[in-house]
Amino acid sequence: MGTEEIKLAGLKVTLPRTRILQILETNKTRHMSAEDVYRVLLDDDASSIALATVYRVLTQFETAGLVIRHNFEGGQAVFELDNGEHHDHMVCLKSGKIVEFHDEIIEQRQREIAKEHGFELADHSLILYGEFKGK
Amino acid sequence: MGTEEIKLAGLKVTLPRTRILQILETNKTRHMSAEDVYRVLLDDDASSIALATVYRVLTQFETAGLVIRHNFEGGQAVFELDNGEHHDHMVCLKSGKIVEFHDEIIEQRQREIAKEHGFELADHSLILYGEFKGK
DNA sequence: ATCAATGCAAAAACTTTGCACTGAT
DNA sequence: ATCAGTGCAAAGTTTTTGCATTGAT
Repeated sequence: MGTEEIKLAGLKVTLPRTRILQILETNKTRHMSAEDVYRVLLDDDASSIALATVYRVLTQFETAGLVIRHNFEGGQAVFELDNGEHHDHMVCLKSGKIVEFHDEIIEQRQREIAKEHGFELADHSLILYGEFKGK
Repeated sequence: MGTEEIKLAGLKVTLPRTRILQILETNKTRHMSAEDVYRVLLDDDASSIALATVYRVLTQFETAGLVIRHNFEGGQAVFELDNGEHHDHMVCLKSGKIVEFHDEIIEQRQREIAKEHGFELADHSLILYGEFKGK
């Protein structure tokens, strides 16, 4: 389970970290804001973990490469577990539903474009905004 | 000049709006945060236009389709004039330099992917982060 | 004259930080 | 015992809003 990952990240294995990682692993929606995580903590636990701690832990997890932070529209950053498989996102402007996708053609073109501009690509963010229409 | 566009947007032609549009049109860097615009106003003008007004006007311009708001990394939103030609961005993490690009292959793939998911595409955001290397 | 637009200050929303206490090793 | 981790409250940042005044038509 997650305890290992925390240790490998050079962080002490504490209750807040274990719980937050657990929540990220088990929550039905993969993408959660700090507030989302905090709310689950409030509901599930009798324990009291501060919102500030949630932010701190998520930031540490991000630094450690355990989670990825996204800045979608709407102020709040959202976090998701980094499963190692890069992907982009489709965000429904109506429901907030998020679907992940990966397209090698797009990835390839990005690398080419960067190269053409003498740009050393470190990362990228591709988000499609729109609306899921019932099939 | 810009006066027409403001009128067409259904907004009264006022000094703050004229000046802000003018700044967006003439500033050497196309992408400016509200603070950037505000700073130019402070320097150039004896007039005093409030930061709140800059935010209000930029938001109105966005609604009117005159400018586009981007949420790049780093907290502050940046605005650019909408010249009608859609493009994406390369952002240098070192210098902050921004280069625009457009790639029809990527655009096309996005449309296809959206279609495959029953997703009605309204908009998208593609940002490449990295570093420009001397040629 | 009318009603939108603005300045100012206050508030809101999100996130970070200082500090004294707690807890993992 | 030590030093990282945490809770709490306070502060920081960016953006928005309420309200009285100003200004465009």
